[in-house]
Amino acid sequence: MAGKIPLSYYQEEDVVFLARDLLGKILVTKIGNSITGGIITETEAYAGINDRASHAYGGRRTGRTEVMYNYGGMSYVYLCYGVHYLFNIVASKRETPHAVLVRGVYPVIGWETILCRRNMAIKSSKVSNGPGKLTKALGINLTHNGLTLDGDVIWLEDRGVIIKQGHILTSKRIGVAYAGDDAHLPYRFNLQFEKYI
DNA sequence: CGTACGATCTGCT
DNA sequence: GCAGATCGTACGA
Repeated sequence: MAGKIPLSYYQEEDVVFLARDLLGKILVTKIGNSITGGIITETEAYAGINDRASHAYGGRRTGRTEVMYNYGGMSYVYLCYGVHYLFNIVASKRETPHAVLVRGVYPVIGWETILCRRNMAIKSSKVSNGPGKLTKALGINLTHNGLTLDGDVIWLEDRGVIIKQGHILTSKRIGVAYAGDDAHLPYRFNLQFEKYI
């Protein structure tokens, strides 16, 4: 597959830079015979043991968070609110538990399959514009935790989409009010994408 | 072992 | 705009 992004890309130590750089990349899944993918439109950075919003804050290391301590370029999928799977990309080096939460994509591959998974009839920018929605749209679940993102199940492609800085909206992260001062960090990045379709 | 709660979405009002 | 769904994880006893 042309343009598949190598693992070295994710081993960037500046997870905030990586979160912003991931905008415009294509997230692709192959589940069975179904290939689906979307352009990444929204991300959040989680900066390891010093970030109170991170699952790895304070060096917390459990069965769930263990994969965050692995090398950059692995998937970290977990269940949120008992209902939704959330997809993260592990960043940086081994033992540095940085991660980027992918919060939204816009479908570019496999619209039919995506709409079917989402139980929707017509194309809409809302089909995968949320962290729980995109995992359902792309067929991602807990069995996809701990995969390397240069494999044949989940990978990212760089199709050379150019992102103008003026099209990126930076803001506070969502749903992390418990994180004290860290809740205000400008670690969320939105591609103002729907405006330009 | 028990319990509180969460990096959310949907449907109903 | 808001409440309910729904269950694994984390942590304290």
